[in-house]
Amino acid sequence: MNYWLVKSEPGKWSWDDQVKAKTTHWDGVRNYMATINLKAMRIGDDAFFYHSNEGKEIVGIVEISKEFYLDPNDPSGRFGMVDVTAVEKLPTPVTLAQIKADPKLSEMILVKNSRLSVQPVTPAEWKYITSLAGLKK
DNA sequence: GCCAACGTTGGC
DNA sequence: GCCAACGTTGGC
Repeated sequence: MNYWLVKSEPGKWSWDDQVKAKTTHWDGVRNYMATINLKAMRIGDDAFFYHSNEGKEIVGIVEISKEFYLDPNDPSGRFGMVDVTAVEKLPTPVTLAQIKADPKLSEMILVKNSRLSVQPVTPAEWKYITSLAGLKK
């Protein structure tokens, strides 16, 4: 079981959109590092859904419901997508400011490489963030 | 809206 | 294969 964090600009695709659609393709990733992470995802893995630019906070959790497959619209044949399904909304969103201010989360890729759109989260970080968010697990 | 940081492209 | 130029992302 692995944990991840995926980013979306709410103006383009928000958590509410994800909940309405329930399951969607997580496509449009055109970055090598992010693609490596997409390929490492397995069905049943959980991922934080993060709002970039607006909000700048983790708002919900999605589950990987289909593993990596190639994007037929990508002419290079290099990039692809996974399917994700909305699982639950965080009772209290966890903001970027909060994450940056917390020594326990200072090693997160979100802090160190803010531009990577698909990134791994350690089990310790996952557990800690879900507790900050008010989720009991 | 600006701009720093980063990734990618393409010329050599 | 290197690296300068360019484009994009995302925080502020």
